[in-house]
Order: sequence, then C-alpha cells, then structure tokens
Amino acid sequence: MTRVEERRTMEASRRPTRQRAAVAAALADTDEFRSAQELHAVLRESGDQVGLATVYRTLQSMAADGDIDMLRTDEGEAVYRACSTGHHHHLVCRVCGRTVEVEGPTVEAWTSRVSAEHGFTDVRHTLEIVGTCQECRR
Amino acid sequence: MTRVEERRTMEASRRPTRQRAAVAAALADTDEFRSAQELHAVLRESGDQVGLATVYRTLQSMAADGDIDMLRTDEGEAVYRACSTGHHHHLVCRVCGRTVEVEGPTVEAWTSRVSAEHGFTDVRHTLEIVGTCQECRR
DNA sequence: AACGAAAGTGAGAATCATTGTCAAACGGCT
DNA sequence: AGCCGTTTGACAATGATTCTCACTTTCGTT
Repeated sequence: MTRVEERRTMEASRRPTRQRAAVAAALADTDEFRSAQELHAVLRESGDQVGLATVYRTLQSMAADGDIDMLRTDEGEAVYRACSTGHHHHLVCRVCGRTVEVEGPTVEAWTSRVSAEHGFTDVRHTLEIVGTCQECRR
Repeated sequence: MTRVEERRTMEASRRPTRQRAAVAAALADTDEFRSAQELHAVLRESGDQVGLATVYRTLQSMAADGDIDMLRTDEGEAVYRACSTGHHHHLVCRVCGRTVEVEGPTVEAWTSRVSAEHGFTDVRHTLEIVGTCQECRR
C-alpha cells in the first residue's frame, strides 16, 4: 500500500472542492484586500453559492498555508489578498485619514536581513505609519 | 480671565475625571500592551470602579489624542500601551508562533524620513514580520 | 464501480469585542 | 449655589467570527 507521507508543515494537503476553487478565483480577481464578508457577497452574486462559514474557513486555511496574505484593518476586520502584488506601505493621517502610498526598499531589505539572521524564511511583513499631516497640524 | 487656547487638533482638552485618571494609571503601570477588557478587569480588582464602556471610550480618546499607542492583535483585538516605551518589532513564526523581538534603528530612521518628506509629524508606526522559523521549515 | 473513513460544507446558534442609547452624575464657570 | 455641556454607566444592540452537527464529498482501497 502507498504510504502517505506525513505532513510536516502541520497544515497541508487540502482537498480540492468547488467552494475552495470559487474563493481562490474570487480572490485572484483583484489586487485589493477583501474581507471574508465581501468575498462571500461577491461569490453569492456571481452565482457561486458558498456558505459564509466556509468562506471564513477557506480563507483561514489558505492564509495559514501561506497561499494568501492576511492582515487586519484599523477596525480589526481581517482582510485577504492573493499573494504579493507590488508591495507598498501606507502613511496615514490620524486626523483626516489622508493616505499616502510609499515604497520602502530600505524596509524590505532590512526585514529580509533580520529575518534571515534569525533563521526565518518565506517572510512577509506589514508596516503601518500613522501621523498628523500638514493640513491637520495647524 | 485666562483665555483657553482653542483646540487645534480637533480632539483635545478632555475633562479630568476619576475614571480617566484610573485608566491612565492602570496603563502607566505596565510596559505591555493591554486590551480594554483586561484594563477593565484590572481596574475592577484594584477597586477603581469604572464602567466598561467608559474604559473603551477613554482608551479611544487617549489614542486619538496621541497620548497612548494602539494596535491590533492577530485576533483583531485592540490593545493599548502607554506611549513609546523602548520600541521594538516582532518577528513571528506563522507555524509555531515563536516570537523574536527585534530592534530597528533602520526602520525608525526610514519612517521618520519618509514621514517628514510628506509633511507628517508626530509619527508612530507598527511593523509586523511573519515568516516560517527554522524549526518549522523542515 | 462500490465502500468506509476522514475532510469539507452549510444553516443557524453562539461568542465576544466593541458601539449605541439615554438618563443620571460631574466639572468648570459665573 | 446654579447652569450647561461633558462624561459616565447599565444595558441593549451590532457585527464579525466561531462553533455545532448532520449531511456531502473526496480519496484510497477493494
């Protein structure tokens, strides 16, 4: 009999299902971060009937497997995105909410180096900068 | 009579109340990040009776005024900390959760520069790095 | 092709942090 | 002391996320 290799990543080999494919497809459809609720709505509209709980479970497992990126909005809602689209950071004004996108080769490099030093691989990061913009300072 | 300077930060001059003081004190009591729920519990134990809603409101306003730092845990819970204690970042293993604290003068410098370039002041940032540690990679 | 075990799914209930409501208490000022 | 806008607190209401559990589906095996 074929011995099944035990999984070492603790969370691997998911079964291919209609729902999982639908979620993956919906996610691949955009570069933006989407919440489970949004994706569920999108799927419903596009006709792919998928339960809300399933959307949550699927997104979680995909994120756990490193197949997609996940982060939290300011309101604490979890949002997901198909992996690594051009990466950048946000500079947000705490008063008016004005947002500026900034790129950070410096940061990218630093995180890579530090991660490597500690033996971490397959690294992903999130940097959020909040301040008061010129307009709101006066 | 002393003319009160009008507030310019849109959200300033809060009234000094027993509750506000209690929250501030509880927060000053530790260098760690605490959730509203935790602080509420701490206050209750220490005898300072403060309503849960009040704890939430107070923490929010203090964060809005830049008096304390606020960020979200992985679970999306908001946590607060008395401002700028030695600042550092976390390198987290996505599999086992192992965490390494790292300091980043590089990052600190970069964020300062970029912020200044865009006219932002009183800047605060959060950097989260997630990867797979050596142990969990095999 | 059929079978059994395990993984995946869905509808709805259950959690739980956070926010809204509104009358009562309080702080600053005259 | 008295006025008034601010703050508070008990409790209801939200809303995202998780749990339950019976029903399906997938897969490796006959």
